[in-house]
Amino acid sequence: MSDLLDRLRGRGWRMTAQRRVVAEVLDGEHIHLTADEVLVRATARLPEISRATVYNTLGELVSLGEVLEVATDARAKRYDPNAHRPHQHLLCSHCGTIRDVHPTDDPLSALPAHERFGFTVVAAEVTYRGLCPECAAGA
Amino acid sequence: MSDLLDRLRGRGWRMTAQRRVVAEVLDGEHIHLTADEVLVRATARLPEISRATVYNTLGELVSLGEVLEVATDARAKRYDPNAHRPHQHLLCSHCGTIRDVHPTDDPLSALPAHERFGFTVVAAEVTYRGLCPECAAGA
DNA sequence: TCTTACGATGGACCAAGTCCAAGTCAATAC
DNA sequence: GTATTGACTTGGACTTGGTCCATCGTAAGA
Repeated sequence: MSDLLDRLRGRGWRMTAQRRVVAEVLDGEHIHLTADEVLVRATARLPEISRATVYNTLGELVSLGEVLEVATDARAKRYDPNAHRPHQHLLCSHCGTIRDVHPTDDPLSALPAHERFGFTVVAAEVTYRGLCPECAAGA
Repeated sequence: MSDLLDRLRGRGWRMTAQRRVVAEVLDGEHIHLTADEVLVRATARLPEISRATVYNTLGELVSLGEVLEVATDARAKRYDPNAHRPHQHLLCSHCGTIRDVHPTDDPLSALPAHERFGFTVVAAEVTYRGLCPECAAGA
């Protein structure tokens, strides 16, 4: 994740303890935290950090393209640090677990021209829904 | 839409003026209203209808499978009455217009077994994003 | 080390949605 | 047609997720 910190500094981002902690909390694979979860984990490392700062920092990371916003339900947005490899999401409808997945085809190619209504289509987001092994086992 | 009303009555739904109005307001193609928009339109026809009733009725229509919830951004949920024909959504990222579209392939088939992490996958939701003709023209 | 503009803070505020006790009424029974 | 009753509706309080803003603090350049 120091890659990320370096990239941010290179872009003229002013480095503060708060921003570092938020970036660190988001490090990893299959991480999809809500803003509130980020706040809890960040507070564990830096007790004085405020909610507004977490929201500000997440918003900046998103507009810098370093983190993706994921809206799987209409509850809290989730933040996905895996922004540099295109991927989709696989969601357990029972427990809410999210995994990053990589489909074989570009989903864009499945939308024929006559179904595009003249739109300039630039992206396709796919959410696969199902049950994770634990929930399927009736756990 | 009287189809819908008949189906609902057939399922033992108690018919009230409020429920009828909500169902009527949702009638049509490419309809994707928020709960609030439904409330506004329903109020125009039946001024005493309450917000709670609109939410209750929408929730019931969803659990009866007559209406779909669409969460394209993390703002208000939208309600899609076109629940009986499988389809996906095409969204203008500038003005928010939504169209129903019908891709050629089942998006589920693009997810190979080794990317399923043992999940029982039952559905795939696709949101295509782009610019509608009006917004692309710089309007 | 000084300066200063950028960032952090927390508390007020907002929007979407849920909950609940009390009142109302559609549908059935008579 | 009337009575009955349990399902439905109401409005207001409450919750959750998020934004805004005036003020204070501090990273980084001079």
